[in-house]
Amino acid sequence: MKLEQAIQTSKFSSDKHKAVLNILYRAWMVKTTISRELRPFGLSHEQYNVLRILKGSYPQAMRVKDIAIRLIEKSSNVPRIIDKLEDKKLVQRLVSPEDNRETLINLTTAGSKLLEASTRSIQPNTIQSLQLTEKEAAVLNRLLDKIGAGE
Amino acid sequence: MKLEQAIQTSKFSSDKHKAVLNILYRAWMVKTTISRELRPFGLSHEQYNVLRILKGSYPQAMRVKDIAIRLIEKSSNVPRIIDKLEDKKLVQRLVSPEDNRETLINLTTAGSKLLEASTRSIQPNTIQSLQLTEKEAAVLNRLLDKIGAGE
DNA sequence: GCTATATAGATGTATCTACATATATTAGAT
DNA sequence: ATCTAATATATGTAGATACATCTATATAGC
Repeated sequence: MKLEQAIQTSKFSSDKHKAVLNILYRAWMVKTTISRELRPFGLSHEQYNVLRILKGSYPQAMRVKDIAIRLIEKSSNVPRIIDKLEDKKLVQRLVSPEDNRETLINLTTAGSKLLEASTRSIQPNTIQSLQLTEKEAAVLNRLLDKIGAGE
Repeated sequence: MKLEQAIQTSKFSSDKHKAVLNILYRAWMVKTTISRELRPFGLSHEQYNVLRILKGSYPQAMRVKDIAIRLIEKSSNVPRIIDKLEDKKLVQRLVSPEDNRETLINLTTAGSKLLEASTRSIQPNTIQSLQLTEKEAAVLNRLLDKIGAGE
């Protein structure tokens, strides 16, 4: 669906202005799609992302702060996400032997399995539903990477 | 900043996969930038969007449902956003004379002024900071519009 | 060794989001 | 005219977000 239909507007002051709204809209679409897919698994979007990040270093544990910098939404409250995952026995906490301030987090077997199952369910509905060729996706990435060059 | 730096990762299964994360990241950036700019005005991102939508038909009032379809994030709770704006005397509610179920919303003079002031503050930090030419923005919009063709 | 500063993580809180449900009003069917 | 279904908005609630503050531990300077 084109942005114009989605938000019932055709007045944009410029293509740059439209691009800002378009990015916000597509992100919202992707996020809600993923969240709905995750619902049956009892996982929120951010809980799922943390599991994925942990999988990246599995079976090695990760520090909370290293999880935080890998998250897309930097204002996420990682300790609280971990709380939820720990309640569900999907991750384990342990104090770092090197630095007692640090907490190390590791996937449990259950966490690893749930991640796999939920990923299988999400994949077709997000990545693959993008009506783009790999070439187009590459162009899109190049343009998106340019956007924030200022900060 | 490139996505790779932002989330300290370089492993993407494909450009399409990277594109999904990239969109989520850019949207988060834009949203937090705008939210911070709006803070001094006491407006949330969504309150600001509603004011903008109302401005579009000003001085004509709008129905709640017509505001809702113009919002980017469709799960926004419009009546509650209106509550906040009404508390601050930025909008007025009145029952529609044609259909008593409908509520008509209109900007007050204060609302109109605050919108103008806040827009002046936001504009340079969002739209103009996009490091894209209009041509590139047009390409970006074309690709983004293609994405959701499935739904 | 002792105090000041910095860092890691946890916790507190107001607001927002997503979604379910409730209430009021209108339109439609008989 | 009356009952049923649909529509428009409001309200209730669990959980998430953004951000401030607190606690524990570590580092650095003296």
